[in-house]
Amino acid sequence: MENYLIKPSNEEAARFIKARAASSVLLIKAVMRVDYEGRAKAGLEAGSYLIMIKPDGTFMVHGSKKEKPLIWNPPGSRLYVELQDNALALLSIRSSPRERVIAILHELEFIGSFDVEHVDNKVVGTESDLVDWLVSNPGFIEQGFTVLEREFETAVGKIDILGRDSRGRIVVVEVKRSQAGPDAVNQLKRYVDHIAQKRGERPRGILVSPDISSSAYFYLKTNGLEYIKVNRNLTSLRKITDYS
Amino acid sequence: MENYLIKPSNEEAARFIKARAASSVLLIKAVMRVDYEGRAKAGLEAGSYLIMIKPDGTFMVHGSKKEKPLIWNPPGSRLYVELQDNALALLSIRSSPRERVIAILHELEFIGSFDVEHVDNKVVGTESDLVDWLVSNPGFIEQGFTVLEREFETAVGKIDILGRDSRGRIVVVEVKRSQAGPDAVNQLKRYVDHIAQKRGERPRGILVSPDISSSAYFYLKTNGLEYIKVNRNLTSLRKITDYS
DNA sequence: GCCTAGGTCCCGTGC
DNA sequence: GCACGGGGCCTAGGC
Repeated sequence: MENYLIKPSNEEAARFIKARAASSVLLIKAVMRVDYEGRAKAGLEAGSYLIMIKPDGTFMVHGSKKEKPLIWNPPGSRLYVELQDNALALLSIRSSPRERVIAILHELEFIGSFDVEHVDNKVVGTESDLVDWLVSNPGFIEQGFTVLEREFETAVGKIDILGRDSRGRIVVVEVKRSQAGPDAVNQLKRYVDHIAQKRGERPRGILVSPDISSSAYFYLKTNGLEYIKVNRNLTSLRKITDYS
Repeated sequence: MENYLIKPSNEEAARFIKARAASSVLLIKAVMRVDYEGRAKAGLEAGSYLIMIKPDGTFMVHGSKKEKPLIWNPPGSRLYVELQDNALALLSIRSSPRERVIAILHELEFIGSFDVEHVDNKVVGTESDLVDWLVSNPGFIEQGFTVLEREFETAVGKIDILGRDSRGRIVVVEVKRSQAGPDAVNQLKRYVDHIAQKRGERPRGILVSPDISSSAYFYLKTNGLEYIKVNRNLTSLRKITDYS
């Protein structure tokens, strides 16, 4: 059930929030001071902000800019509502790590409770989609390439694709869905070094991505690693095929 | 000026949104379908969601769970409002990279426009704060340690602190504000290898953080790198000093 | 604009 | 619960 309070008293507001926080998304516009303390520390000067509280415990304080909240607590946090002398205090507590957001609301302008869907979103075109496609089309990597393992676990992390080339040499493949930077090359190098040390023979290392920064490419080349550019449209081409 | 529309007609809603999107944060609750296409692709089944649109172009569609919007466009996106036969279409366009979010609103429950602060938040306790502190207290790293450069730029990335130990040996210091994982060790190793190759002499490499995962520690040790644990409260201790 | 790296990252997955 | 790595990452800072 939708419901709205315009310029409610603190008492009304407290009742409303307590009654609805467990089931609805709450939106609160008020003049407030907000403080956060936990892994870091932050605070907002007194002013008008918008609070969004979700039934899963998510607590967010939004300003007029940016996608990220100015201050927040993630899902799983617990909400406490407390009437103070001249204000309404909202306390959000996260237990691990211990973090606390306190909003002291002074002039309540608006509170709304909204019932929205509990969906989990599904995104297409992720790295995992690209790895799927490469596993199904190993010839794309090169003629005669065969997949040995996907998400191969090592002591230094998971290798996207471990395979073998037509000459029988082990190949480590690292996949990125967007432009690869130095970190991606580093990751590949780490896996290659690890396998080399483990097997006593150096495997080939191939980075697959739609693009690579020039310094990352240089770093890759100076380490004897290889690069394969994948069409930026590959995933969407595949998607179209899937939906046909 | 605050303003709210409850169950408005599409025409009313379109006027309201056009008039206020440039200056206020808009909140829209409606039954809608939403589609995203750009770097990836996603869509929401018809249902009730909450849209937040900020004056800077941020466009977010929220469900009842999680901190992140189900679908969004970041700041800088442009908003188009279009009346359709039986619906109100909101189109958010980001130019680079080209991305598009389309929300087709069917049953408008609520629209509110809210004037909130334009603040940029200030957080204390970041990695940069920790680096600051170490630069001011080089003895913490070790007796006789001196700082040569901060944010020292190399071909393979920026070194947090480049210094020299009491025996005159070059030291690469990588700092993490929270638990360090394999990636942090990798980063340090990359810088150390680079300096080694550049100078013909291997520098020491020290990772400074409040904690390190056991596999990362193993990886660090097997590469001849060093670890210094920093008190998790160090930053807040420093902060207290600052505010005294 | 590109590139680099941090983030109170969040988030899912696997142990 | 911890740990690891992806993300439509977002965001800030340099060049």
